[in-house]
Amino acid sequence: MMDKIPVVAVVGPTASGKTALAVEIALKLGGEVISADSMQIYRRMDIATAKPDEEETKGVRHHLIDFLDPGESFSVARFCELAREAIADIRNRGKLPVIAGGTGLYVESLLGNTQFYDAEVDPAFRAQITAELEEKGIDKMIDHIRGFDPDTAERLSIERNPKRIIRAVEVYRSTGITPTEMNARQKSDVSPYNAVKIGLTAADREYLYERINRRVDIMIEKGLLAEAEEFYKSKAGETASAAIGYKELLPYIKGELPLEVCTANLKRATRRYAKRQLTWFNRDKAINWFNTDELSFDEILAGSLDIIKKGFSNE
RNA sequence: GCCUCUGUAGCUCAGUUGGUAGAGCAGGGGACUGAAAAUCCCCGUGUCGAUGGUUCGAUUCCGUCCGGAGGCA
Repeated sequence: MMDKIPVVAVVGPTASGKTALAVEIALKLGGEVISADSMQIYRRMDIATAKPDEEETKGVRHHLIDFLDPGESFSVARFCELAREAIADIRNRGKLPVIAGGTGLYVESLLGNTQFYDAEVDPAFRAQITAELEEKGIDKMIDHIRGFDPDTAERLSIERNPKRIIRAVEVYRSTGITPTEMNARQKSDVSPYNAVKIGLTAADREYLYERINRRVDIMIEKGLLAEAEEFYKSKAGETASAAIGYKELLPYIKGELPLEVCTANLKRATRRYAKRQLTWFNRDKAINWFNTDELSFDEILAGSLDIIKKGFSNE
């Protein structure tokens, strides 16, 4: 068996305490944190994305945070490229990479070693297909896909998910290969990493939701509104525009809805997001879960270190 | 004290000319390969306030009681 790079991954829904645990693990084991978060990559969006500050990072170096302008779009493929470089870099300095992330797709693609096809996404081309979808309708587009990839068409006819329909057409037209074919080629059954996964959740969903509600209130106190107004002053790209936190407050900023209604919507959007994250991570049977409402932080840390030790010992 | 209205899903409320009920929101489950904090799919049994009565049968009609809102004294 060839040598694999040991990495730790701390995953879980928003507000579950991933950052604090990842930092402590890094401190104990001499590591550096790599954020796997599709929004913390952006500069300035500090409050909305709950970006860790100096106090929280405790001097532990963080990678892939705060380096991109909100006007720029991002993608899983780019994330993996950058994260692989960061892991190699950390490894070269004799340190342990600790991935902390709530973006399931990013974590899975990185650790699963997805081999992304070398094809950039052209925003103009995508916009063109989007317009085509609007004009022709979902059914016609699915018929079109059936012409070159019946399996994908079958799946999409149940889902009727516009974004995936657009992507399927985009893949075929820009590369000449079908989505089914591309996915097969990108799949990898060997990973260069030996990953130990720690998951944070709560036995009682209510506990998590209350933490989320409280965190939103704190964000408002910290000045989320001002940050949102700033955000809308400059042009944001499609990735950054999807962030939870600004779009929910927009009706208040425009004077269309009272603040309480907007913050209630923001809390709900965050709760639903947390649930989607749990659905994503629950599928991964390799994750070692800890309930934050039943165990103290120290117990979780000790348990994590134990699992990490075991995970790396028989290498 | 009297009168009126009201009590149905976690919340707001429909509804049943008597055959045990359904929407919205909240919530739950799931999917996920280049936008993923995105996008999409599926899910509604609840002592119809309590208790007596009429009835083959009551959440529905009648009585009483309890809770809530309003009005008159």
